[in-house]
Amino acid sequence: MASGWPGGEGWQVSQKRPHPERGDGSVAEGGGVADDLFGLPGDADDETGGGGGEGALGGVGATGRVPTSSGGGGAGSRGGMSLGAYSAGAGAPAGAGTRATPASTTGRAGTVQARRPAQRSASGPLPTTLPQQPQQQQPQQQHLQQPHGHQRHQHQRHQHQRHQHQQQWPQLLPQQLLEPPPPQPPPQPPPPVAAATFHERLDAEGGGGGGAAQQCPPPPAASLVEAEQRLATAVVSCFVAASGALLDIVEGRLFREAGYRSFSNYVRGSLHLGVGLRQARSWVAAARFSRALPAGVPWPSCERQSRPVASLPRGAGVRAWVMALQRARASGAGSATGRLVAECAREVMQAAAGTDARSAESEPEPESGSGGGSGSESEEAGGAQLPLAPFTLSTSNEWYTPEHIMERVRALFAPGAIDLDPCSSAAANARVGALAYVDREADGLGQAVAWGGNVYINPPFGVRAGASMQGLFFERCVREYRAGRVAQAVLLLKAGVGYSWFRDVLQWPVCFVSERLSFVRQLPAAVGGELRWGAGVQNPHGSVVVYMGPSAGRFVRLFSDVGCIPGANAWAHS
DNA sequence: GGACCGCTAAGACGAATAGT
DNA sequence: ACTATTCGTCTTAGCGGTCC
Repeated sequence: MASGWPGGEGWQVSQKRPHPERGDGSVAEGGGVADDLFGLPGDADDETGGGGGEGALGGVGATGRVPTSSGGGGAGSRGGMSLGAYSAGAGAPAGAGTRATPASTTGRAGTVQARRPAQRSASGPLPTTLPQQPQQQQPQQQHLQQPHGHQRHQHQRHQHQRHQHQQQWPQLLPQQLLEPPPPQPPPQPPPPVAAATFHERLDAEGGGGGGAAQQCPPPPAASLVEAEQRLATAVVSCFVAASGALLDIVEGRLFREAGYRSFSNYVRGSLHLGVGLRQARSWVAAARFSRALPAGVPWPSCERQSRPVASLPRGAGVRAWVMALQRARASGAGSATGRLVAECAREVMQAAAGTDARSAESEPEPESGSGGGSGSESEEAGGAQLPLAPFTLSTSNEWYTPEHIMERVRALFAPGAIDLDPCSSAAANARVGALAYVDREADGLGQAVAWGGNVYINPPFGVRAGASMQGLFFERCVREYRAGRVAQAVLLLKAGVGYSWFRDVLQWPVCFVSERLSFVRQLPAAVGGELRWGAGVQNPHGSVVVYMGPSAGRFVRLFSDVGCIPGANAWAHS
């Protein structure tokens, strides 16, 4: 188990605390270690708040999100909130504080949410434990009706784990998060005795009654110390412990103990978990990212924070995360929102691409072929080298433009030629015939790749740093065209109406291709390696041809028989 | 002080594709 | 067939501003 990871500790604690509230939006603050460890691009002149690295990130921002209480009367919470300490429906007084949400609020969630209430009603109160241990995979009733001696044993174990936890996670205490950078030693958490007293009280009051403890809110905190202790435990234990427990299940293949062959089957078949497959995977990815963080770097405290960086190469993800923390602190926003993290991730990856391309220029010759860029995920987290951002999808995601489209592109550029294809390959360029092309390894989005002349782009699908590759290539093309470096450009994009990046596409002359294009891919060498139409793959997307250049009239003439060109041939009067 | 409104962030999900 | 991964969207909740 990775150092610093509380493992199931927080879980064990949380399961005894049917808190309806949780601290959210906070960042587990690791002090300024991260600031010292990482020199972040673009942040050199940042106002580091005079605090150097020791400052708090602006506080917890404890938004205290309240899990949605099921309108059904407190027996269960909705969706994933029933995980662990999220079993709010049981803890919160009915109708108190939480907005009642009809079980059928979201018909869209039908497949999962429609099944959960039935499961709950059939199996009694919602379990508050994640079956992280084999013996805890039993139904909740058995767990709650364990003999008192067993409970005491568990309680002692909890105490021991809490003690370990406080030693491992001193930086996570909200007291430190909330206070400005103190020169004085951080406030010490309340002694374990206080927490033990609280738990003992819980045990005494609800232990013998099965689920009775979950039906009653915890007794009011007798002191600020006790309240802060509860807050500290809740903040740390909720997301961190839950996601970590899921990761334990994945990496330890613990689901096999319950007879499941895969994690997916396990999640789908374990409705008592209260999480869907999508959520479970997100949390696992988040936990994996967190565990890989260097010591001293605060962990994300919610899935949203880790989502943009969880899929990045390790070093880039860490840099983006730390950058987001710094910016959140500098802006006084307090917590690093998911949006901020996503922005930082994009910046880091763009900077990394540029750095990589420049270094490649200065070096004699990178090893050709096997994608040196994308495979460099083993670099150290704090190292200066960042890997070339890999395309998310594999090389098999190379789909080449149908010839009848290419013919029109060449005619549009005539008497010139296609000067550049910034996302191509040798095989693809055999069809495109661009005078210059940039392959995947060289990365056409990199700053070192100069765009110019007549450009044709058929960007790959997939994402980089949370941003659509289609959108990234389109945005780069717009910049290059407006800067005057690109004379003309034709892009063949997915007709992603509704996508955020697609809104800007509609500002240009476009042709919505009437048919679903059968793209061309290269067959494996075993079957000749030739290019064939379609290869039996149905293109599920519509396509749109975008033109940037002075010859919009010629574009209309050439592409009017291919599809609809709004304003030209697509209106009823035309 | 409460009600109302708009904005923002987060949780959760469906749809889709690629890989195994 | 199953798994892994992505995008974008919907819904909910928190928060701050404004008004009465």
